[in-house]
Amino acid sequence: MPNTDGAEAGALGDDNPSTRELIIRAARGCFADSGFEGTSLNDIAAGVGIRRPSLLHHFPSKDAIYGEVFEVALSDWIAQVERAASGEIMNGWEQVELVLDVSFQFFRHNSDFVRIMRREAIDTNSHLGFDLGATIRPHFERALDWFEREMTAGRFRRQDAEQLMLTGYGALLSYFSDAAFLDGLLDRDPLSDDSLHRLLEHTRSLFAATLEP
Amino acid sequence: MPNTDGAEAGALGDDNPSTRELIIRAARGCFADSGFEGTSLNDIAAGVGIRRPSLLHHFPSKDAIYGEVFEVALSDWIAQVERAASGEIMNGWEQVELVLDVSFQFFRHNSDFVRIMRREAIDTNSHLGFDLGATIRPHFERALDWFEREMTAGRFRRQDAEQLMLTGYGALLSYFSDAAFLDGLLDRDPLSDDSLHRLLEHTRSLFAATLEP
DNA sequence: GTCTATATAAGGATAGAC
DNA sequence: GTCTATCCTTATATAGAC
Repeated sequence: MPNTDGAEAGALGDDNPSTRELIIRAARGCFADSGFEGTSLNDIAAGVGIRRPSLLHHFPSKDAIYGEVFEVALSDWIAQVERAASGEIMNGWEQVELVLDVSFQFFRHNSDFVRIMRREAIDTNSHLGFDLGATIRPHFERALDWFEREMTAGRFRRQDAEQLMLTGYGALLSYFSDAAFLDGLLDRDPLSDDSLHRLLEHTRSLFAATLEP
Repeated sequence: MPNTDGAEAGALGDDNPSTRELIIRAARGCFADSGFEGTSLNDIAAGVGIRRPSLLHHFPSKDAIYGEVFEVALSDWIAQVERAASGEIMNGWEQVELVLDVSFQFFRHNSDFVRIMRREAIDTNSHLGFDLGATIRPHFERALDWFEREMTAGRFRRQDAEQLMLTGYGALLSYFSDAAFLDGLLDRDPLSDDSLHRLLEHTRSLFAATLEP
């Protein structure tokens, strides 16, 4: 007996998205643009093309929609970075470049998530049921241990790797989360191919200058 | 005829603050913690110790309170940085260190403003009547011109100064705006004296390594 | 699964007493 | 200058028809 939905229906990037998936997509844009309190169920419903009460047929509450939006994007991000970081066949610098590239591309193509994550990082009272920093912490510490081993092995110059990671991610996340601000600050489109290439090259050379022995 | 209020009454840091000033202080904390939409007039009024309608005797609307909170802090920041940047008696590197120190200390002691500014930078629809990026732009370009002159004079290595400033400020602003997130991520208090010293030293050495000829 | 209608609460702002 | 009482709007969520 054929299942018209299919087991994978609703996944991100689906070409024949379920209503549930359409809600997630519309909600992601709204939450990124206006934050949790600044987004009403009417806004999301309008983005989907249905009425407000219909949303709550698919999700029990606004919080539930928000939670799903966040968790889907967060697990996507973690999965991609972990995947890039686990192919430890390469030498130290190639590994750094790969993770940097993967993170960069993810942020570029998921800038809505970047802005939502930023809002969560700023808020004192998170709308999620968990501590974002504590969730990322094991991955962060694993990366830290890896840097420590590379430095001990002499493949990297000894550095404050923790601060370097905070600086690198802070700079990248800021660029994408604050793109609207940069659009007013700079005399160029911050999201043009040229600008993004320039950002990636600068970040790469920053890591290189800091780490090369 | 003595004036019990004094011409300067209500200025930030006042020891005998007016109600208007108390409102600004309470509002600044609320807007930083919860954002514009996440803050109700009840929240602010509770912080002052008065009732909601009493707020609107001092300010015409919630937007007016928000605008005043933001403009006071923004002009404070610009004034301090411009003051540090205009004493051009020093050589290039001392100038960079001074502006970096002044910015760092300002962010440290005005982390509420940093979080509000970040929220404004993220939001597509600002609650202010002006473009934050465009407002800062002349100061940003002045700094850029200065870097250009220093590099041309050979006192700095030739660099992508624009990206360097974006990275530096992005990293600093992120650290302070996301302190709550860092508290969960790191195995230490991100706002302890030690942590802040470590951050400043790292940022300083990052600029030094990038700029020294 | 989507709709209209409705319950209920909260928010911003105003009127007017003190 | 602060208060209570009130108006109006918007928001989340539910009930029940189709």
